[in-house]
Amino acid sequence: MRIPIQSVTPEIGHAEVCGFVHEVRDLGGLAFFLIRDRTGILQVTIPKKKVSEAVIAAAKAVSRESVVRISGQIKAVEKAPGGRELIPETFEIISLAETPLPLDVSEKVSVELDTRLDGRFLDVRRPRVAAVFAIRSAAMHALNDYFHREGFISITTPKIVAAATEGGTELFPIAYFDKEAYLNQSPQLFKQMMMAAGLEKVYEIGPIFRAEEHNTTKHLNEATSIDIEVSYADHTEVMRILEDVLVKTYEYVDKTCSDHLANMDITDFAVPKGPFPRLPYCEAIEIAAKKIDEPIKFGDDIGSAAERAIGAEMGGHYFIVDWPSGIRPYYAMPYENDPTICKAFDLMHPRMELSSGAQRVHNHDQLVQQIAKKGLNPESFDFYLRPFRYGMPPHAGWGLGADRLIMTMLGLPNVREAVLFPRDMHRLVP
RNA sequence: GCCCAGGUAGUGUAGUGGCCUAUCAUGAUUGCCUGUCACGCAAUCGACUCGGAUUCGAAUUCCGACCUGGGCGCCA
Repeated sequence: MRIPIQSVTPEIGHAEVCGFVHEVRDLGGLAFFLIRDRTGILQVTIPKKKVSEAVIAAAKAVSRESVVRISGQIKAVEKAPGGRELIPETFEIISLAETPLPLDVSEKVSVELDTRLDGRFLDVRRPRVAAVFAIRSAAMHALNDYFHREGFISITTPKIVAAATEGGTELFPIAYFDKEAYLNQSPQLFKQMMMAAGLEKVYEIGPIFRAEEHNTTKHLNEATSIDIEVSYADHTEVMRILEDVLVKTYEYVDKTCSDHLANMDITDFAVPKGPFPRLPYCEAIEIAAKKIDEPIKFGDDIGSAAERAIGAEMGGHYFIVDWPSGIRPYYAMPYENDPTICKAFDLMHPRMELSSGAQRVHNHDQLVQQIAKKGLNPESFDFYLRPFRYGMPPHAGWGLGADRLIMTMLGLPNVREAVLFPRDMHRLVP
C-alpha cells in the first residue's frame, strides 16, 4: 500500500512509496536515491552489500525522473533529509524516463519560459512550479466558497456565441456547422440576462477569449474570468464585495498554503487590507500627469506608464472610480447629475488592472440610446435587449482576471507562469 | 500591428572577422569510490536556426525568412 512521502516517519517501520527519481548519488558501495512525490522528497539509501541483486539491478538501470515504486524499512537517520531514510527490499521501475531530459527538473541550471512551456509536464514536476498551481487551486476554492456563503448562484454560460455583440475587442471566428460563430469574449451579456431571470446574485468562473494581437507579459488570448452580477446593487456595493472576496482569498492562501509559499521562496506574503482607496479618475490622471511625460487629459484611457505611476503612488490595491462615460462600454450607468462620468470602476494592483465593473443601465430605452451613442446598431443587440423589455432589476457586477490575480498575488513576472497551458499569439501547443 | 534585443550541445551560457578542431556549468554514457545531501574523481559524448550575400577567411558583417524575449499600442 503506497503512502505519501510526507507521512514517512521513522515510527512507521516499513513503507512503500511511489514517485519520481529526483536525484541519484552513487558512492560505490553505497548509493543514495532521492524519490519525490507531490508531498515531499525521501532519501532511499542502498548499501549494496545488504540489499538484493534485484534491487541493485533496478537501481543501476533507472534514470532520473523515472517513476518507481520502492518498499523497505524506514530508519531514523540524523544525517538524512527529514531525519529518516528507506532501505529498499523492493525497487520497481514502473516507467523509465528517457535521457537526456528536455529540462532540468532539479533546477541546477535555469530554463527559459519557452522551454518550460514546451515541456510543461516536466516543468510542473518542480516543486516551485507545482506550488503556483496548488495556490491557484486554493485561491479558486476560497472564491467559490465565498460566493456560496454569500448566496451567489453558480452559472455556466455559452462560450460559443452568434455575434460580436459587445464591440471593442476582436473575436475568434469559428466554424459552427453552416453558421458563423465566435468564441465569447466575456459572459457579460449572459450574466445580465440572469438578472432578468430573477437569480439576483450569480457568479461564473470560466474561460474568455480575445483575439487581440497583443504581445505582453499580462495578456493572453484565452484567460480565466471570475464574473459576478448582483440585482438591486449599485457599483459601490459590488466594489465592497470585490475587495471583501479578494482579501478573504489572500487570507485563505496565507492560512493554508505556507508550504507552497515556502517552496516558492515567498517569505513576505502580505494579505491586503480593506477597504481599498477609491481614487476618482480625475485625480488618477492628475497623479499620472505629474509623473510621466505624455500629456493626459479627461477622456483619455490610462496607459501602462500612467498605470504604473499611479500604482507606485498608491502602493497597494486601489479602485479607480467615476470614469468618463466615453471610454466605458454602453452598459455602464452614467451618473444622473453628471452623465459625462459613469458608475464604473477598475480594481487596480500597483502592477496592473485586475478587474472592471460598473452599475449597469437597466432601462431599455436608455440602453438603446447608449448603444447608438457608441456608434453601434441597436438592432444587432436584439437578443441582449429583449430581457430589458419585460422587467429588469437594477444591477451591478464585475469581472476579475483570475490569471492576473494569481500573477500579482505571487509576484510572478509573466502571466503565463500562472496558467498551465497559456494561449498567446504564438503558442497553441501543448 | 510598431519598436528594441536576441537565436551557439538535452538545458543555461561565453565568444564582435583568422587565436574556434567553439568556453564554462549542468547533463548523458562508462569506470572508480560506504554517508552523500548541487557528493567527488577520471574518460567519453554532444551545438553555431535556415537561405542568400560580402570576404582569401564568417558563430561573428550585411540582406531575407522563421523563431524567442521585452517594451508600446490594442485590450466589453
